[in-house]
Amino acid sequence: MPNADFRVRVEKIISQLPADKVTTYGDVAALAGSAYASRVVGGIAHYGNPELPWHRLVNRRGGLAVGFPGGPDVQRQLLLQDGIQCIDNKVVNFEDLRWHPNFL
DNA sequence: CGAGTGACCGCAA
DNA sequence: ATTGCGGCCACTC
Repeated sequence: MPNADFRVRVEKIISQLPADKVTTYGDVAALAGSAYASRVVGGIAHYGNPELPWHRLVNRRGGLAVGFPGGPDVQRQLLLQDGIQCIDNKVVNFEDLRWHPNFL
């Protein structure tokens, strides 16, 4: 029953995400099993465990999530607390800060 | 239980 | 460069 597994995988990946790195919905979705299920990742973020650091998830361009609770400003503040700078709703040095999965 | 929703991604006009 | 559309799949109503 791989239906609920997807959410578990995604949450595990997020929980193992280093504090000083960011990742994309697409990457998480791909690691969880479906490369194009990035929407599901967003959905899980919306309805899933709020304790996980969802603010480290950005879109493919490194931009902040639009539908984030409170708007991109909140996410920018959370990222700043993790030492990640954002300009114009985009992560600075995004390609450099982008998390590289190790457990392939 | 069925249909709709969505914090996205990639490609076609 | 922008706009539009399909697809992915768990979750809510």
